[in-house]
Amino acid sequence: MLANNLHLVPNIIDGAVTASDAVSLGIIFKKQPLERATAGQILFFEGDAAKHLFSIVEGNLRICRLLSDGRRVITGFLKNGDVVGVSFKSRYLYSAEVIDEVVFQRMTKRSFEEELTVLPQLRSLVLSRLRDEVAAAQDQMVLLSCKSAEERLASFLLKQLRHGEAQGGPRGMVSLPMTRHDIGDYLGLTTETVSRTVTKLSGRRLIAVCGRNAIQVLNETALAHQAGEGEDYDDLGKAVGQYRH
Amino acid sequence: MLANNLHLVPNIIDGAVTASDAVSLGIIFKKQPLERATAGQILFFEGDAAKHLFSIVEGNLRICRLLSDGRRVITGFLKNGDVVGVSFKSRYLYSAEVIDEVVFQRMTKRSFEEELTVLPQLRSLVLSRLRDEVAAAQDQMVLLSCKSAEERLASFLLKQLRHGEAQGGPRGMVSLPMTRHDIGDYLGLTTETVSRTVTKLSGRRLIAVCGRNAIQVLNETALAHQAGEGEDYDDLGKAVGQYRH
DNA sequence: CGCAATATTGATTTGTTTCAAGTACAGTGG
DNA sequence: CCACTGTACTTGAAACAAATCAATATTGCG
Repeated sequence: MLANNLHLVPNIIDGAVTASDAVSLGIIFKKQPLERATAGQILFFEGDAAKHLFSIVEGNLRICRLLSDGRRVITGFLKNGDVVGVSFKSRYLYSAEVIDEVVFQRMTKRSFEEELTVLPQLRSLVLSRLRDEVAAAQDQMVLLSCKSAEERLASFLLKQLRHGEAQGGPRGMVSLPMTRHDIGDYLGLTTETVSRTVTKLSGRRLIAVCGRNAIQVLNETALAHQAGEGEDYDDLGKAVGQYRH
Repeated sequence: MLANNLHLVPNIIDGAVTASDAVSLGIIFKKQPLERATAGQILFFEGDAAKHLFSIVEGNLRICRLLSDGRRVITGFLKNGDVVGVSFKSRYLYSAEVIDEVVFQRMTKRSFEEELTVLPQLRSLVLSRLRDEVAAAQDQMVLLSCKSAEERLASFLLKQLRHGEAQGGPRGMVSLPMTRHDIGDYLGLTTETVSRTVTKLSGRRLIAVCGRNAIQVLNETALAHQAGEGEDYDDLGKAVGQYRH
């Protein structure tokens, strides 16, 4: 079965462990049957009672939140190896919509919680996973809060690139199964601005467009610079934390 | 994927428990001595090794992330009852700066982790706490991604109002220990825009300014409407999740 | 009181959105 | 195989919200 290519989005922030964490998280689904869903289907709706956790075996989903007037925010994308549901309390925080063709497994929250009481190793995996989610969300808040369109797109492409390469994808190629509109809703931009920004970066030879669903990164260093990846600031003072008496 | 309001703003999403969670979490600090810090001091720096967790007993802090070019994002505010550090892996994700005068307690991550292995109830508190952080971060992403200045400020004031009232503060009054600049960095706006927006809401009699550090909410319903608080969307279809064969 | 920090208000600029065409492309059926 | 159709994407021009630049007002404080 496919369980062996399960692994989680490698999260750079903490060095270490994340990728292997995910393998482990996916593993608790191993007895579950594979299910399928096609483009446009919705695994679960924001606000519904959160009965299940899902493990994505293949394909891509978008994670959406809607405002009452129809505005949509995409708070993330899911792909093979990702597990979704660990962060839900009694209700789903967002909807999960299928982008292409998805193969997935599910398990009830109930049995997940049983596993959790039984397996101590699973507990630390879950903690680690939740901490990664918090960290990733922080990054996204920084992006949405103060980055320009070019910085946002550059950040996004780099993240996708690194994820893809970590998965063993071809070097320098970013796969983009989602539409420009999806990317816009993820980056807090309109479709038009995403399109124009792609054109700009392309004009500066940082990237090259390869059809609708792929972009080649020509100059990763320059792209990283464009993304505003902090060299770093030097700590000019010590934290109160260090002055312990 | 999410980030945080580290403070545990009571999060409405899941009904229940958040405020009391925080109280409970604070309890594990009970043996720790009280420490003090004054305006401008920094409890810990983003990027430093995360050695401690902190429990805020009194006063206010801002939680900041900096970009290399000096742009600042405030991802949350901390106040009495809040515990910060549960979401850190090996490094602090952000800096914590004192706004006014703060009384706090600390405990090493190490001993926190020991407590965690010993106390099963603590484990579910921590999980719950992390899930609230994820939820709060999601909300902030929605705000930053697609709300106008007026909606952002209205959302912020409402959140502060509800938190304050839940803490037993005076009805209708929002306390704002932070500067307009802080509010701007939290909402992804400039100082000037925050100021102008306050003036606008004030002109429409939704709020009344009471000195620098307080605002009275005159019409909570209208303010909630201005905040874009979703009436609700009706689920027009069932999730794939429901169609299980 | 008088200074420095914070906040407000005004005028102008700018990046992004909005509105409006127009183009490329995948899928369908003839 | 190709024309037809609908969707996604790109590009341009105009409108707009918020940022920026600049000045003034208010507040807290030594």
